[in-house]
Amino acid sequence: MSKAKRLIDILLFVSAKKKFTAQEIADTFHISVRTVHRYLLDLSDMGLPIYAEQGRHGGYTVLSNAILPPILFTEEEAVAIFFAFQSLHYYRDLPFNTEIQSVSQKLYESLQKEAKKKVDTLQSYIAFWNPKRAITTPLLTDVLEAIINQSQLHIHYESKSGITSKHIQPIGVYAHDGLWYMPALLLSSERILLFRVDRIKGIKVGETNRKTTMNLQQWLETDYEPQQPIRLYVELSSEGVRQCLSEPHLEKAVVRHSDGTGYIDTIIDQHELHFNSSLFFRLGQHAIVKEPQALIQLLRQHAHELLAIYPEPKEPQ
Amino acid sequence: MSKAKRLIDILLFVSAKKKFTAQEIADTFHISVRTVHRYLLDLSDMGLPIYAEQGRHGGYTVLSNAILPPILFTEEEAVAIFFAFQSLHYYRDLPFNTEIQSVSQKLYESLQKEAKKKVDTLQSYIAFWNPKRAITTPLLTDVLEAIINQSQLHIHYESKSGITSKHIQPIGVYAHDGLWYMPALLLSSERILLFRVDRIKGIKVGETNRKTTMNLQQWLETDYEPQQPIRLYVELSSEGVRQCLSEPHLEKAVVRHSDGTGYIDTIIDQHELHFNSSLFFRLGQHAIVKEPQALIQLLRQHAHELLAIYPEPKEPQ
DNA sequence: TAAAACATGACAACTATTGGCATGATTAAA
DNA sequence: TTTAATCATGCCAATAGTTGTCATGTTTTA
Repeated sequence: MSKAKRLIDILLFVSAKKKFTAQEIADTFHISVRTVHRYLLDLSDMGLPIYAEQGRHGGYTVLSNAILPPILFTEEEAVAIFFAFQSLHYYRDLPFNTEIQSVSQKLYESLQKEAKKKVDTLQSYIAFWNPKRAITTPLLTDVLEAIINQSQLHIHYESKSGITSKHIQPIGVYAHDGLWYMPALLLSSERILLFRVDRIKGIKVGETNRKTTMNLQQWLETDYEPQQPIRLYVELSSEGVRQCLSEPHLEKAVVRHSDGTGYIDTIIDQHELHFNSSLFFRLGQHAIVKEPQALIQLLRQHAHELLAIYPEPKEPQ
Repeated sequence: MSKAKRLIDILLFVSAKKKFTAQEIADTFHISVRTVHRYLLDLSDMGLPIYAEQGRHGGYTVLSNAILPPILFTEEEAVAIFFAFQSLHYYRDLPFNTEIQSVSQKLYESLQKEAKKKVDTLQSYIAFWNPKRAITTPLLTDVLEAIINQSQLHIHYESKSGITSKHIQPIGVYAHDGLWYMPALLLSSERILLFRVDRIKGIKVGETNRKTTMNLQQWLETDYEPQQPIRLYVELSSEGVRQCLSEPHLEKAVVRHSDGTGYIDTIIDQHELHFNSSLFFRLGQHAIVKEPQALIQLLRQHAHELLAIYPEPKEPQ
């Protein structure tokens, strides 16, 4: 076997083992101890952070984490990695920050001048924006770790009714619009609730109970069966069509006439009425709600409420 | 110099040069032609996609793109790359798809069993969700490319008033909430407009005119000077505080009293009034607008409009 | 003090690499 | 058709690099 191959084998072996003596390596690879010393010197020269302790019970220790065998990337692949990193830019409190730094550095250094420029351009002209809120999520890393380990959690959670304690089994965690959400099984009641990770004020890791509920993908893709289904029928002007197509929860239900106008005809849950009323208030005459009556009444009621809050000025302007 | 180092040097040289003869390499690296043949055989064995054309004017050709020198990653760094890739999952029409595939494969294969499991878990339990709209952005890759090359563009753009042609200098492109936006300098009027990339129906690349306007970061970070500034003053219940803190454009202006209630006191642009009215409609009595009168009037007017659209039923229910 | 480890040097035996030369095959231009 | 330029491969001697053994240190701990 060539020296290079054997060096890599030893590199992988020692980086996995972290602590070892020269004799062990010699036995494992059937080479002499003298050669092991020479090899370790080579690896050290190649940048492996390794140090030796002298004396009885001494030995070598590798400082870095497990190392992968050398990988050849094309320039385009490197650029793709930078592109992906760019998408994390507008998040706060993410894990892997140091790793992303070190990967970026390693890649950038080995790029040629032209490709470096390409990466620079990409970073200046492409962004994955999300609201860079003042809100921090200091416990995000802990939550992620717990989820990867499938641990149960005891959390202190801030909700409308103040801070409460909950014992949960997280289903996963996802980012949306700059905030992190965690659907989790409430162990006291076997119901699934959605938590905002930034509102978790304290966390205690419990046992790793591989209670298989659903996974995150399933949860996200669930089309919730409306528990109190109700028909939503709305006539839209062409502007109404345009706007409703930009509403994720409605876009699938929009039907377009050839003249640009259209309508919505779908089944929603009673609970969503309130949320929708806000949209149709904004759209005004661009969206005429025909059904359900409850929604119409909600709009009307809201309108009355507003008029009560903001009464007509006594003297006309 | 060791053989390994020289092989890497040659690897980089030939992958950059793409087409070359053995003699060239021999001259460049001061080695014999015979050795060059042997080296190229080695590289070919190592997976470099290289082929030779026989005969006069023959030579070697490297098929792949430029290749980076072998890089050593730690396991954690590999996981970080997967984490970053995960963030692209809920986008459509992204560039670099093939590269992301190939990088993932290379990395995954070289991971050890335990780390593979970690990556699997990460992919099942962590998501960067955004509305996976039915909307496609087929021209995204072209737009990105044009932007990286700093090209001017002629586009066909679909707006409220139908499809129009525009000659623009893009400033950059960013994703927000699952859609891609492109601020660009309108060359006919020197104004900056914001385009939605999915509404671009056609594209023609113009000259590469490095007309330095602002870059994307600057554009995104610009706090627009309100052109028609107007004071916004709103009293909030504690629920109102909670909700307004989740509104990116207002959160910075929310002031909280010790009892949980609070208020907003800031300067906004006249143009944002309409947008805000939707929010304050929704909040109802949780947010009492005190200023400006224009907003109050807008809310009232909207309320009247709604009542006109949805008249009281003749017979009380 | 002895044992267990790393560190380093010298040297001979061994192995791999290299360059030179020869031979062949393929291709395109003269 | 011939010739020149190119890749492909084999052989071999010269050179360079690697390895194992032995020797000699040093450091640390039981």
